[in-house]
Amino acid sequence: MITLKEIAQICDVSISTVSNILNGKPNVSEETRQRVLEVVNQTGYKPNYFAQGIRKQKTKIIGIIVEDLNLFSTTPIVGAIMAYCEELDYRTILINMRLYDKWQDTWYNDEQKFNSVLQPSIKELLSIKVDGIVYVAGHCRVINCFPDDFKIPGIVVYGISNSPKFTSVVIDDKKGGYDITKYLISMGHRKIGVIAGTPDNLHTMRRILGYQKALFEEEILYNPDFVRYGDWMRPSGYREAESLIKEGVSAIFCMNDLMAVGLYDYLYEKGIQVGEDISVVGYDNKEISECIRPGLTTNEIQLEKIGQEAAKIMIKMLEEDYVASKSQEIIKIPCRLIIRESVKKNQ
Amino acid sequence: MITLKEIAQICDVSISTVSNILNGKPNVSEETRQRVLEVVNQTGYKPNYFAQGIRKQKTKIIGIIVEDLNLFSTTPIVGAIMAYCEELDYRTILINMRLYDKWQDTWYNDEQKFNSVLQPSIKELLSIKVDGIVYVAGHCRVINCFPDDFKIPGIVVYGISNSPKFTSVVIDDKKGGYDITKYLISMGHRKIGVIAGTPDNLHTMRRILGYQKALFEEEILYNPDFVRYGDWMRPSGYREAESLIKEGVSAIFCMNDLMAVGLYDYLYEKGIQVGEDISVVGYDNKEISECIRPGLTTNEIQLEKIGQEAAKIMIKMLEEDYVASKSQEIIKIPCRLIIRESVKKNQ
DNA sequence: TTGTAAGCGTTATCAA
DNA sequence: TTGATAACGCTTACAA
Repeated sequence: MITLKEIAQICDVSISTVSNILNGKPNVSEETRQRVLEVVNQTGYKPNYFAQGIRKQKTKIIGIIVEDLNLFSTTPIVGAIMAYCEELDYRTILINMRLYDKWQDTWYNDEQKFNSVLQPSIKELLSIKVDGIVYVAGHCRVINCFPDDFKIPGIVVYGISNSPKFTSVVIDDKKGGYDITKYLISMGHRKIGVIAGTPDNLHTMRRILGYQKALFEEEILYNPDFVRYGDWMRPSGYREAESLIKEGVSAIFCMNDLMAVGLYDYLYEKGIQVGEDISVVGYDNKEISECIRPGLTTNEIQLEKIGQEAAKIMIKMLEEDYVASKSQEIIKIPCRLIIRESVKKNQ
Repeated sequence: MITLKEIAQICDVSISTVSNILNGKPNVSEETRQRVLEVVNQTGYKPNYFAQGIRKQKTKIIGIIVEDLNLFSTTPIVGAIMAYCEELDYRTILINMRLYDKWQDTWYNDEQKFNSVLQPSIKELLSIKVDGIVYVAGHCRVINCFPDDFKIPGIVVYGISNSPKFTSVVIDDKKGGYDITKYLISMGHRKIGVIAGTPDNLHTMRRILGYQKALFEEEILYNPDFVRYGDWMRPSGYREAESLIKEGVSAIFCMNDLMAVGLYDYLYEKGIQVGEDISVVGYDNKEISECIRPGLTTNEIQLEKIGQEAAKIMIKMLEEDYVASKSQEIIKIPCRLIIRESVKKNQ
């Protein structure tokens, strides 16, 4: 790989002159500028960004730490962050902690395990002098990512920073639960069952809150028997189906598409027609939701928007001298209702 | 971020002594070693890998260039590469070219567009002195990635290097087409239709080759009317269904799960029962294949295996002094037949 | 056993 | 308008 030094030799000027030209300094004669730039283009010279980083304080590199790249929610977020950064001429560097890959579900209540991977990752990014760090969680939790005296801008995506010093960008689960329940009510349903996610989960809790709010607005009494807890997996949708249906609900709100598929399984087995005899909605808008029959009405999580918003905020912090102490907001990105054929108008 | 210099100051030794200790050099007294290591641990010192790279020739960093991170095939491959590298104490750096995101399908026959992103990406990785580059394609093509006189090890994954100087790791499409056709034949099918991918595509061509080979072995005449071309998308599965069924086939091999879903759509509409009146197989083993009804028999692409194999070969090249000129192989990773309920025994 | 000094690719300061 | 020189964080001969 060609270096500044070699270019300087070829052009018979000093290294600093080449450096000045490349950095757009004004004090260079037009003639040498042309000569140097030509060689730069011919040789396809690329600066070593990390060598620049050693010298300058700003690197224009943003570190992205993801809990696990192999989650359906992570890649679109990361892709959007990268797209936005590219547009504004920032580079990114990705650290994939692979937490689920390493420990399945056993790490996020285990600060020890968690920090044994997170801390070195942060240190690594700091040591290579990234300008800021975006932390991308795998699911919504309150997360202790960055210390309060963190020197560079940090932001938490798809999770909530336990410290108010850092911005968080999350989906608006409460509104999501509210919207989808309102929709069911608008379709004439008043006995609406829920197959929720795991009980202690933030997504679960907030969506239930939204569900309750919608019921309340319509003066429908909240019946806790209508709410069952699954574990986000398909079998749990199947498992909760029977007893929930016995309650006489006319519609069921599954908190993800996968559990809705499990519910479909049960209903198919019993010959109960989705979208006819009973209505079902999901959450996530995964590919499966439009492939199962009937197409599943669901709430799309706008992952690209989340990522873009995070990148936008990060770069804004970077460009407008960042004040570490300021208290930051929680940005909520709304979900988008995708209407398919799984809900029937109830008379 | 703490540096070698600061550690040296704290311990009141020279920078080189600290460096020697961290690099396991033998010529240090046990006493100072202890003293320094303690400070290193306390401060959580992390070396700047890129500063190391500037100085040393080997960085233990592997560059990964992906055509687009937002493809279902890319993330598992990348995850597996990262996992393997982590195990052997290599770091990775990811460049996401986002080619589909930028240009949809219009880039891969346009060398101009393609190189306008690829070349800078390679240059960037070279400038930061990665030890080797893994190129991860979005679909199987012959790709001109690296120049023949490339100085560091390169490897092409999920695509085939046009130069024999670079190893390629791909799925065994021919065997995949063969295996799944053999399976259908073993289930008593002799008139087997195909909804293929796009005609010029390598996956398509090789799977058809495997299909033909299987037919040939069983002395079944190859009938070109049984082979229809789709575009990998769901509607094309639907579109090709009618005329193909008119040919009187008893089973249909769709070259991906998504087109199989399109075929399911058609069959459902016509009241033809999959797994009863007709048999269907797919390819990819995406999540949808086990969510649609009946569960789709399909060929799993072992993406993690592909990634792991690629990483293994890359690191092997790195550790056993790489000889650039040697001609390299094409490694083929078999697919895995996943049997569900979409194929019926034909009497 | 330890430290000095040079060098990796780059930028910044300052003198010529 | 240009170029020495020092510095960034690190490794490595080589000298002490």
